[in-house]
Amino acid sequence: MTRTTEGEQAPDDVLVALADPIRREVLAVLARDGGATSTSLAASLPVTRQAVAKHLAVLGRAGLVRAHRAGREVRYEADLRPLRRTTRWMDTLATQWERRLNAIKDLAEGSTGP
Amino acid sequence: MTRTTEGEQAPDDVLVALADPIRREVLAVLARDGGATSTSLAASLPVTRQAVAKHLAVLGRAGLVRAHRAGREVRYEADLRPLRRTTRWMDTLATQWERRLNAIKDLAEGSTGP
DNA sequence: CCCAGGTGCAACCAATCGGTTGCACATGGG
DNA sequence: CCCATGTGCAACCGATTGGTTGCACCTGGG
Repeated sequence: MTRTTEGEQAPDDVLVALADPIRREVLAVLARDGGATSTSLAASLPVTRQAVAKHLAVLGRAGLVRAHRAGREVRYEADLRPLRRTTRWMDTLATQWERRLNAIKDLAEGSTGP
Repeated sequence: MTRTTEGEQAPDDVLVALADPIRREVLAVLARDGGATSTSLAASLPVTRQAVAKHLAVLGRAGLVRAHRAGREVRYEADLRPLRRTTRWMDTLATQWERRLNAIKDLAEGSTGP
């Protein structure tokens, strides 16, 4: 069945993925080097390979990372489209909310009168 | 002095705050109504007032919400500036990373030759 | 005044998270 | 071939999170 047809898709997974500094660092490395394996990532991060693997799973669920086998390695690379989608979604929301707040403020000023 | 590295700080608290759907809903209500109390928020949310209070604390740590007493009530209102800051930060990052990835891809194409 | 409505704090609980260790399994290059 | 290297899975652990209940404490309006 089709979920989240409520008009706004939940960028929930992306926000959750970005809420962790290690995950952001992983993304940064993947973007910097154009890809990496869980082992090589663990070498440049203060955690074990298994921890990195879990973070990659979270990033994968958010669609921010894709994996493909290369020989006996598994190479991960960043996919920034969900990130762009999320920034657009947040920006739209911020604009709507700001508009709403300004409208309320204007109303308040009008009702008290000069 | 003016630091050029100011744009580099990670808006960790904002991302953590936004990673929870209830917290986003709280922000939405505050923006829609221009403010609310923890009690009134709890009335329109599927959690208790105390849970709302904790969420408001998280939002407060992120600077997304400000509180001020009004009589015996405590009214909370949204401050969207940290949100705007975060979207700009994310967008800048996305651009940098995309540029980097494109550069790498171009290099790869160049090396294989047309 | 005095009590109802609103807040604040603390204890407690289950679930999740981030991390680790340990081990089994695959695989490809010397 | 065969072993070093890389990956996958599972159990376990402490800390954090999101939520609750319970109670004490203000405060202002009838």
